[in-house]
Amino acid sequence: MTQLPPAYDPSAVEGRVFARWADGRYFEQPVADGHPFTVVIPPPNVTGSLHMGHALNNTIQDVVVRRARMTGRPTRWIVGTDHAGIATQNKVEQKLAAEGLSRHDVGRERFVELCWEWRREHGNIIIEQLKRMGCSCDYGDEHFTMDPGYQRAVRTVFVDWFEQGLIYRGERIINWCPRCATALSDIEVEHEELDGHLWHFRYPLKRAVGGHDHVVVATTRPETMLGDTCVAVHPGDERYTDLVGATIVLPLIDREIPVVADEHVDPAFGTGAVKVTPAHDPNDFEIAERHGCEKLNILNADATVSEAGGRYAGLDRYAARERIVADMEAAGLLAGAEEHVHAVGHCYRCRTVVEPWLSDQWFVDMKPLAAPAIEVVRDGKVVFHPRRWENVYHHWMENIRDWCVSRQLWWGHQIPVFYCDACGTHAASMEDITECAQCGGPLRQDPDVLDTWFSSQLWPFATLGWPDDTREIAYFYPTTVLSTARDILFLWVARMIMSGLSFRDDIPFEDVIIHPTVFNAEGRRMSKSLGTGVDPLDLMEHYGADGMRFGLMLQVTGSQDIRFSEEKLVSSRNFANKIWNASRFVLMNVDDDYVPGEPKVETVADAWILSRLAELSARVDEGLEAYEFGETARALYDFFWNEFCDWYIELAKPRLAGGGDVRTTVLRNLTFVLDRALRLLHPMMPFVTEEIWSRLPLAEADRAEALMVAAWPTGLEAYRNEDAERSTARLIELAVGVRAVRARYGLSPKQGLSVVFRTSGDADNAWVREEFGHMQSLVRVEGFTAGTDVEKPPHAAVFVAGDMTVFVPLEGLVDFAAERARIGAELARVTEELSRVTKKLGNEGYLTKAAPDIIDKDRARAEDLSATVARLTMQQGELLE
RNA sequence: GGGCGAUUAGCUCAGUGGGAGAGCGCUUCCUUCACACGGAAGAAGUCACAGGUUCAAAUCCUGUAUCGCCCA
Repeated sequence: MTQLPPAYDPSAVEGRVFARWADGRYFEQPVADGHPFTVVIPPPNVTGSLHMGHALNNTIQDVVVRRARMTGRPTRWIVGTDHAGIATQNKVEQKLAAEGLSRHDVGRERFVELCWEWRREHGNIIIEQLKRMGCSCDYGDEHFTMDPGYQRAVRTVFVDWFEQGLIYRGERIINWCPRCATALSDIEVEHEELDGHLWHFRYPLKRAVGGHDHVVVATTRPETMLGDTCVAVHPGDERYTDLVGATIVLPLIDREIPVVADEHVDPAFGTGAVKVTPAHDPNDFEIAERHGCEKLNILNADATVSEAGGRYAGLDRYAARERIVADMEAAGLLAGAEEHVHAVGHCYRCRTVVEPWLSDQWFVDMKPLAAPAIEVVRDGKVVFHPRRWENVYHHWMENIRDWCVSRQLWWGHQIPVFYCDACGTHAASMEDITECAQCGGPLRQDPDVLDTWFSSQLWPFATLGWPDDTREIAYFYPTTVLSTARDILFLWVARMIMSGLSFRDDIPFEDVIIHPTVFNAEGRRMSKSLGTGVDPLDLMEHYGADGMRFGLMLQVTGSQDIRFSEEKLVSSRNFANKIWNASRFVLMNVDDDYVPGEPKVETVADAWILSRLAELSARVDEGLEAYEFGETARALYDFFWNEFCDWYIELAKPRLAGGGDVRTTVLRNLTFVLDRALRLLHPMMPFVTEEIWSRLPLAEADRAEALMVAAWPTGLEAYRNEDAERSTARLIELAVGVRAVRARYGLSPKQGLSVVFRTSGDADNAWVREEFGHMQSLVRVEGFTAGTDVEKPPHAAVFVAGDMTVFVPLEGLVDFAAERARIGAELARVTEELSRVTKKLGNEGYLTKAAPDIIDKDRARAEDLSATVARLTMQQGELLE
């Protein structure tokens, strides 16, 4: 006899169980034989702590990984963090700011040291939180995108692409975050619709042309006028034909600029004339390139107006905006202002409004890299789940733009390009070099670092030792599954596919799971700064790691977002407790002299539960292979609670009480079903299942060091048994019927009852005799009569179950009027249903075109319904007597 | 402007061609020796709207409305 506490207490179990896994070294997977199953974790930001997105994504990965491990595939889940250039630098700068210092005060070298220090102190938080969740990563093989080996991988990639001409330097409009003081790539900018104004400015012409003495232009960013170097109109726009080639005197700063004709101007927008600010707008930049206009940068790095802005120099961009509007108005040149909603770019790290800014940066030429990456998805070598994300991927890849990879930061992979100021050459190099190969002059390294994503894109192979030709990479690459949130589809997933193909000549992973985004209960994005988030650690505190995991899995459907429901976690915590108590019941019945053994079918209930288990096993396999976590979780829940606990355990109780061989057989069956169910539940609820499983008295063949490394259930298909399923369905129907009678008449569960069955033949009579024992234990009935022509007992409640009528004699207790009314209502319902089916069966189109099995099913249903109608009708009559 | 998703019970959501489901909440009853984080019995829905396809539509198609996300 094993004694378990009467309630599952996760806090008493989780730490101990995790330690047992770690001690057993079950997380580790060296190079082995057989087809490996590899997963790389999307490396969390080293400055981060666990949020709901991580909780969901890592539960998904752990479910997939644990199942793979149990199926016997050599399974490795690679873990680590990325160095998060901007975020880490921000953290360290904040720390310095508290001492009144900037990074420039301490210098680059010291600052990088401080970043490493910061990482040593805080960088491990999220990894520890993954352990708390039970994630079965290989923690002994942790990676960081700034590890020495990883740095070599990044440098190899840069130098290789540089030498292929895929990396180039150029003066372009980039997205500048004035707060982070760095460039951002296009996809690191988040657009948000904001209310603003569209100002109309009157730009005077130097000399009137064709009756015009001015042109009206519209802008949402008035301050950029300081950098205007031309005004463009559409060449076909008849309103302005005369003006092309004319000269405008830019107000406020009196600079003369030309009017040019350019195909890309939309004549329908605004006045059809656009002011062109080449240094502060990507479209304007292109117009200027085409017409050879000057590119005048009028903003400093901190978004104040530069010297080029004349008397506005030094003003913040928004102060300048106000002043310029006021000055234009004062000059009588403000032609109007309208309310205008426009999309404004914000820095994805700090939410500051980014400034399109002309700057010299490093870019990756993406088109050649994208082409093969498009192909592997189109050919189904890489498959997205759900599939619809492939369209999103293709759309982006087919319209891909060059990637700005340089960042004006100090924390990160410094760009390995060395400049010779003496001869004006530059070169990329794997080694740090100090002397120019051309002229022997001194070299200086490019001060910028690479975009963090430039290093993250190498994760699936750099974590396996690349660029060295390791056994690990030969064995574990390509990885099997990547699970991630949709917002890094472009930032990360697409780039991993491109770099994997470029350097390994192979896809980085076969399946990509794009999981739903977790929103809060109000449907708002969870955000720490807005206080709309939920902390997974708090959730685990309240519901246990298993409760949180299972609750999340229940919510994962094909939908693109989840409105987070804490109620699901409540049910899941309760479910963990249910599993605990069902197991507790089984274990407390195991006697000291119990001998484990194979399951054996002795009763219909035995055959039934094994058949249902076979069904569950198939559904879990199908569900997890298709990455359908919600449906799988529901199947597990329903089986365990509604079939195993509600019916099989209840049916087993009297047999256990009997003792002897019967007791042993029942215990073996209970243990067998529990064992297989725990195995199937383990990937989603690893802690409670592991804890219980270690106590199960199993036959030798079923034992293992731990559930985590025990065999995944197979071969249950042989237990399928349709007869047992039908028979048990009928038993359940009868039990529910009798219980309903009890509830209807307010009878105490203790009150003894007898039951009279009016059956339709000998087979049913025999069935009733056979199954009456089961009935007794389920609904506490004492005796029964069964026959085809039994009389309705006086004062009896009655219900109909298919072709059987059941009377429950209730001496003096029955309210006949109520009983008649109830039967009348049921009769109406059944009659209506019957007439629907009958009508359908009379439809010739249906009979000729519907699938035969559907028709058979409907015929059987019609028969069943008409038997029920007949019996209910007879009952109504009998109740009048 | 283009694309994607959602709209089913009071709430959160499953169900993707053939008898409308779950969890929570609600009503009534039960502390019976696994579990009150429990058990039993109930009530509760024009499956957003309008057309269409089909023998048959919550499910497929078209359109509309509302909400959300992404891209430009």
